[in-house]
Parts: sequence; C-alpha cells; structure tokens
Amino acid sequence: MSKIDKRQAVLDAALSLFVANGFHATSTASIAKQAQVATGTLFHHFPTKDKILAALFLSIKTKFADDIHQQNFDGDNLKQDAQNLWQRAIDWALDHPLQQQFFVNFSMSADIPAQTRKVAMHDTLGFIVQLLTQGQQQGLIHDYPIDLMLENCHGQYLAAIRFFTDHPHKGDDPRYRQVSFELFWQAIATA
Amino acid sequence: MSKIDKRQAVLDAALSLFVANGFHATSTASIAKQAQVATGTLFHHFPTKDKILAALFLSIKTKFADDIHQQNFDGDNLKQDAQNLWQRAIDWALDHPLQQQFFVNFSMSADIPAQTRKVAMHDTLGFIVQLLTQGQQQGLIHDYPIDLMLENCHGQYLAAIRFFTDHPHKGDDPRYRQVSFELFWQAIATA
Amino acid sequence: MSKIDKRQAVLDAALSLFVANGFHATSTASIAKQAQVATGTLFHHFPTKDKILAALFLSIKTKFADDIHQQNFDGDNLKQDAQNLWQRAIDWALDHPLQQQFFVNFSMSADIPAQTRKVAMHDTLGFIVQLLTQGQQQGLIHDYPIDLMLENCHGQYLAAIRFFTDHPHKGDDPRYRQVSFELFWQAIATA
Amino acid sequence: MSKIDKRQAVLDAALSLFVANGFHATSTASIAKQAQVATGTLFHHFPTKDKILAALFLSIKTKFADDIHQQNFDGDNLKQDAQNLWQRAIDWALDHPLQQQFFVNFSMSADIPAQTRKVAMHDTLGFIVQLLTQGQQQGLIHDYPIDLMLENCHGQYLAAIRFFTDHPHKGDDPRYRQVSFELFWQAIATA
DNA sequence: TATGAATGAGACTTCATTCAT
DNA sequence: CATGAATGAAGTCTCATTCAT
Repeated sequence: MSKIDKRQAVLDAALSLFVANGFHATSTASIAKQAQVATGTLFHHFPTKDKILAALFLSIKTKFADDIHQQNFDGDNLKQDAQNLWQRAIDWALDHPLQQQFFVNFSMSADIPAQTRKVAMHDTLGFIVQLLTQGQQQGLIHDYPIDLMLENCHGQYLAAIRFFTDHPHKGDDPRYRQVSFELFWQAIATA
Repeated sequence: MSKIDKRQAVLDAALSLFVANGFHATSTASIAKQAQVATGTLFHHFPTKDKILAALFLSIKTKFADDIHQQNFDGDNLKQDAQNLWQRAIDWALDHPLQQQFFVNFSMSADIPAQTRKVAMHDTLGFIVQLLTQGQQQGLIHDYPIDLMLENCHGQYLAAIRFFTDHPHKGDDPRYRQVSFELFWQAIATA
Repeated sequence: MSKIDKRQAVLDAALSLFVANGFHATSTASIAKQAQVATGTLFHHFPTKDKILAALFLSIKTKFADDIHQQNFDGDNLKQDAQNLWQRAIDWALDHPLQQQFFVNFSMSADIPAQTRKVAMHDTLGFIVQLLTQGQQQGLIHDYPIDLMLENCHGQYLAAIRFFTDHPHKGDDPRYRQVSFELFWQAIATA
Repeated sequence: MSKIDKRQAVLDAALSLFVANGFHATSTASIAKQAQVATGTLFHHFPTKDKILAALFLSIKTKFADDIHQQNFDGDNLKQDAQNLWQRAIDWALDHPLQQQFFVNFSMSADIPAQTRKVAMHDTLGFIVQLLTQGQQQGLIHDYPIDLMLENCHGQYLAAIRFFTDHPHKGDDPRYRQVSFELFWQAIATA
C-alpha cells in the first residue's frame, strides 16, 4: 500500500467512523485500526486528530462541488439551471450516503474551525453566488442581500438532505424531490 | 439555595459553557464550578453528562415555544400571523443570545439523541404544523407534505439566526429581518 | 416500623445485596433503598458501612450457633453426636441459602476485621472444641493440636457448603451428605 | 525494560498490594506506581482492573501446579506419593508467602469470576483428580464422588496454609505439618 | 428519630500523541 | 516511512458520610 493509499485509507476510515459515532466518540486508535494502519502512521500523515476532520471536510466539499459543477449551464433558462443543480445536489447526497450524513452532522459542527468552514463555503459554493447574481441581473431572483440568500440556500439544502436521511424511501419519490426544489426556488424567485 | 435552584444553576452554567466551548470541551467539573455546586451535586440531579445536554435542550425548546406562542393569532390574515410569528422568533433569538447560539450549535448535534430531538420538535413546534395546515386549507400555502415543509421551515429559521449571529448589527436592520421572512414565506406561500 | 424493625430491615437488605453483589459493589444507598429507609436513617443505626458487615457477620454466626447447638448431645455416642451436629449444620445451610452464601463468601473476607472473625470463631464454635476435646479424652479422636483441627473442621465445612451451593440438587441427595460427613469424621477419628 | 517485563512488573506489584490491602482497597494508580509504570501502560496490558486479578490468579495457580507437579510419582506407594505432594504444596506455600496469602485471600473471592476459578481448578489441579482416581482403583481411597472429594481436598489445603499463615513458627514444626497431612489423608483413605 | 440533598475526594479508564526501534 | 508500546493528563462518575430541616 503506497503512501497516498494509506492517507486515503485513514480518511475513509475516519469518514465512516465519524459519521457512525461522532468526532469525539471516535478514537485515533479506532481510525488506525479500521484503516489497517498503525497509530504512528496515522500521525505521520496528519499532525493532529483535528486535522483529519478538517482535511475530510475540505476533501468532501471539494468533491461535492466538482461533481455538481462539472456540467455546463444553459444560461437562457435560469430556473431550469437551478433545478438541474438542485437535483444533482440531491442525487449526489443520495448516491453518497456517508458524505451526505457527514454534511448533515458536521456542516455546522463546532469541531471544524470557523475559518475552515468559511473557506470551504466560499471556495466550493462560489458558483451558487454566480447563479444568484445572474438571476438578480435577469430580474428572476429577488434583489436581496447575497450573503443572507446564500445562508438561506445552504440551510434549505441541509434541511432537504436531512429530511431524505430521516426518510430514506422518500428520496426515491420524484414528488418529494420536486417539492424540495420548489420550496427552494420560490423562496428566492421573483415570480 | 433550594434544590430547584441548584438544578437550575447547573443548567445555566451548562448553557453558557456548552455554547462557549462546545459539549465535549466542557468538563462536568467546570460546570459544577461555575454553578457553584459540588460535582456530586451535579450528578445528584443528572445521572449523566448527556442528560444535562438533553434536559437543557428540552427546557430551552419549551421556553422558546411558550414565549413565541403566547400571543393570539388573527385568523383572518395568515400571512400577517406568520410574519408576527417569524419576527417574534427572530426577536426571541436576538433577546436570548446564549439560547440562540445553543440552537445554532446543538439543534442538529449528534450529541442529542434523535428521540429527544423528535420529541422536542413535535411537542414544542406543533403550532407551526397548525399554521401550515390552516394555510393549506385556506389555499394560501402550498399543498406540500407537512413533514418536508416543517423540516424546511426549521432549516430556514436556523439559517436566519445563524446569519444574524455571524452579522450581529444586521439583526437590528429591519430590512434584513424583513427579507429573512420574505424568503421563508415565499418558499411556502402559493401566491 | 419501629426502630428495631428498621435496623433489622437494613441488615436484611445488606445480607441479600452483599451476597448478590459483594461488599464493595453494594452501596449504602442501595441498601437503604432496598430496606425502604433513608440513607440518613441507615447511618443512625450503623456508624459505618463496615459496621453493617461486622454486625451482620456476628448476627448470622450467632444465629447459626444457636440453631445448631440447641439440641442436647448423647454423650455416650460421640460419632453419632458429631454426625447429628454435621447434618444439622448442613441442613441449616441448605435451609438458609442467603446465610450459607454469606458464610462461603465472607468467612475469610478481608473486609471483616481479623478480630471480629476470631471472636466469632471462638464464641460460636466453642462447642466444637468441646466435642473435639471430649473425643480425645475418650480416645475416639486423634490427639492432634486442637487449633489445627478446628481450622481443618472449619475448612471442611466451608468446602461442603460451597459444594452444595455449586450443585444445589446434590444437597438433597443423602449419599452426598453422608459422604461429606464421612470425610470430616475420618479426618479426625482414630479408628 | 521490555514489554513482557512491564506486564510482569504490573502483576508483581498487584500481587503484593492485593495481598497487603485487598483488591478494592488497591487503586490502579498505586499498582502502576509500585510497578514503576504509567497508568496508561497498565491499561495497555490489561483492559480492566478485574482482568489483572484474574490474570494474577491464573498465573499463580499455574506456577503452583507446575512447581508441585514437576516431580515423578512412585506409583507403588500411593500414600507416600500423596504425602510428598502435600508436603511440597505446604513447602511451596511457605516458600512463597505472598502467593500463599493470595491463595488464602482470593481462592474463594467473589472478585474472581466463577468461570476463571473453574478453569484454574480443572486445568491446574487435574493431577489431583488423577491421584484420587488411581487411589480408588487401588482400593486405597474411598469410592466417593470425585468432585466432592476435590472440593474437600482444596478446603483442607486452604485451611492448612491459613493455619500456618496465622501461626508462622508452626510451619517449621514437622509435627504440625505431619498432622496436617494425616488429617487430609485419613479423610479420604480407606484404611 | 427520620430524611435525603449535598458534598468532594478519589476511583477507573480513555486517548491523543510521542519516540525508540 | 512504518510501527505500536508507552505515556500521563484529564475526564466522568461513585459513594460513604454529613447535616439542616
């Protein structure tokens, strides 16, 4: 197993254990064990337990943004763009249950430094800002303060995947998914 | 100091310390010290550290619901009712900074048993369900599934107070507060 | 419930809890609870937890000696006397399972002061010494040092009731009971 | 100091402290201190304080059985074999005062799981069963149930070393030692 | 005499991190 | 770079005992 492999193995193990038991209830020893790595090795790759969590947070947020953002938008139909975006985000969450749960549990966790959260927010959710700004210019989205709207969008997204986490079978129901988007869109749309 | 007083002193101390340092970074010894109570006394009132958090959560949620709900509604103007409710909720959060921060930090915390969260949600936020249902009957609110809407409302409220926590002076700005309500209302309203 | 009643209730509760969980694993609070008495009351009757154990030990040893010793001996047939004594002792243990278990667990416990043990031994087992001495004078029992024989008798008795504790149904089998006496008697008898 | 050394140092420290103060009156901290080891190290080798006691019990019982059993028997003279065995057992106890005291105090302790006691009994004292069985086949030992005789032998042995513990100088007196064997042998022998 | 809330020392155990191999 | 035994500070919780009511 190469160096990169072991580092990744640690992150993978940490993800499942953090989600299953929480950050503080997960010992570095248990992470190392599940990663099939010695404790010492774990601390070769991450100077601190906190850094594992931060690295995990950033890597998942980045992966999420990449996967969601990779497809082009049709600038002519903003609502359709927004809907595609929303559905892809929901799909991603449903396709990545551990990561979804990680979002739900740790997006607002005090265990992740505010700075890290802020960086991740702006780096990975920047395209949402673009979408909101563009919509405002086209008169399709309310001319509300961007920062407040961004927080609101984030909150609605978390609420949606939290809901689908608590009611797994409803995640397959197109109606629920459509409704979750409608709530989101109506909140910010002018018409 | 009476029995009730000491119990309450523990809860008060726990509130400020949990908010300031987080649940796991707060030791039971520090809670007892700040409450001016012996460690043994703390465990005389609460069998477990976890139970302190749960009791705190329930007591704050109950207090919140009582304070918000105490005023009568004008059944004839649902939007106005909703707005009054929303503004009172925001006011309450701004008037109770510790409790507000507690909500932001712990509403979704894995440290609070899902069961406790569910009980608090249904017992104390039942009147929101009533408002949504009434609105649906009057055709003012979309006929979406109640459970999904409730989760969405909760998410938007948390986002709002999170925003006002991060930008304290904007909490005094009526425009921001109005916008936060408009986002909420538009999400669920039919017109 | 009178004063005596409460004192006895504490002793009764202590007996069952000490036997079930051991001395250190039994809290004074649990004793008070099972005795339906307040903790404070418990400490009105016994200055210390240790004293409860000591009082219990003495009271059981005394009861045992009284019950065993109450019947007269037929001085003409020492072996028969010894057998009667042994059977009554075994019967007593089988009829008083809690007390039996208490003997097995605490007769040699370091939690009971050596002094208390010694006093109980000599006060309550004095008639065994009489029996041994008498037997020696009649030439029926080996002329071995009394103290060593007494220790040996005690050890055999404990072994016997330990055995019947571990194999409850064998306590009803006359053959096993007879054998346990034969072992005891042959050890000390001359013929 | 190697890994094995530290583990053994913990066991050695535990032995002397348990014997001196009893199990519950001995803190893990004091064991670690006397073993010149960190608390964490203690728990690195033993998951629990209880397991230290159990490990100690097994290791001493095993050592005892090995030391006693190492010499060959003269199958032609069973009583002589038994006597040799008994004397070696008494010698062993007198030569290992801490272990002797440990036997006296903990052989019947409720702090050692019944299962552990049973395992130790059968695994390490199996050769006693052999001796008893062989004696029965030769008609030298009563045809009593083996399990009851084994318990009786154990009880007599404990009584003997208890006696020699309480009266140290009598342990050097051949007469007392001879008597202790005679009691044991007569109990089980046919003639 | 009876009560039970209050006490605080001390017990066991965990765990992030280090470092010699 | 990898290992895992060792560390010891710190945490949660227990419990015999006291004392004001």
